[in-house]
Amino acid sequence: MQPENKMDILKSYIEAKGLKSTTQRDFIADTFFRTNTHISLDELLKKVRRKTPNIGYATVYRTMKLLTECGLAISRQFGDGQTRYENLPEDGHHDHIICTECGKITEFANVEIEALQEQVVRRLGFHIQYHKLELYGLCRDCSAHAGRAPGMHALGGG
Amino acid sequence: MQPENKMDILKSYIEAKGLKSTTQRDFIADTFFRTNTHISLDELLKKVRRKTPNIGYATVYRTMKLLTECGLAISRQFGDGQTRYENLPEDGHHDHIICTECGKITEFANVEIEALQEQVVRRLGFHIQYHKLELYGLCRDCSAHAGRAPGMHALGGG
DNA sequence: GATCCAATTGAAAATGAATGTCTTTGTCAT
DNA sequence: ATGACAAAGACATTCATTTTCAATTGGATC
Repeated sequence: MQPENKMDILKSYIEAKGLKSTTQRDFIADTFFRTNTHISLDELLKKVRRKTPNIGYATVYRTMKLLTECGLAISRQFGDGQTRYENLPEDGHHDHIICTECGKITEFANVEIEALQEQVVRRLGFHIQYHKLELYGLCRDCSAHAGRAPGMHALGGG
Repeated sequence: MQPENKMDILKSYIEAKGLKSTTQRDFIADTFFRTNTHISLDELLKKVRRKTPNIGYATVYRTMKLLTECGLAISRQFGDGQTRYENLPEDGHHDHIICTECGKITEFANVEIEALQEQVVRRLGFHIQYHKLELYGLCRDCSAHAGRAPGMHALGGG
């Protein structure tokens, strides 16, 4: 989906909720729509301030909250203590592999896994809304020169 | 695994690292080993203080950090802003289904899903260490009387 | 274009969980 | 018993996030 379309969705949502459109919010949203990484608030703020230096943290925060509400952004916690935002995926759902050494985040999709999940959930009487699958490990590069003290960019067990 | 065995593992770990065993730590660990929920620090502290009122937050925090280090506890974030601790599973790895309405956490295990994950990871050149799979949705009870404004006990998309 | 009202902004303060500091206390080997 | 050193407990600090509030702005209406 192109940024323009997302912008339209946002406008509709704003109108429907009786909110007002503002220069700051539009610019923050547009900036976010043009990223394709899992961006944190700090990173997004930095990006936004390159063109509009006086925008406040709270405004970015509130904008991302709004985008998350209307489904245009997805908020994720990968365990490093920072919430990251991801653009509405173009090609459907995907999951993540996070390198525990360098922190690199790779996306992947697998239909069979999704199908199995559906089965499991139905069997337990649940009505699924969404899911998170995160694999943690060493990426190819970090596997190569492994053997040192690990840095652990992300915590949590499983 | 029984609490006694876990206690032994802890003692070994403490000894191996040249640490000292203390009444407080033992009691906190024992209390934790006897829970079978995904308990937060606050909840555990409350539980501990029922018998030992003067134990501090920091001590519980440090004990859980220690237990996590030696693999006897697993720390998890389900998106409600609090870290929860889970006992070392008796029957191997499992994943979670979280009800977005009432917050209930249900465990499940599925070997096929695990196998598929392995495949995906290998294909991408990653060396897996651990993973998290969390399904979010409505449990049987909450599905039954659905239709009201949802409470959303956990955030995040997918 | 002027006016009014509600939403928005930005700075600062508040919150809340996690972690660090520091003094006192407890453990354990000698 | 005692001395060295880890741990406890109280408190302070950090850090991300969220709220507060006065000033500003958007946009509907006159």
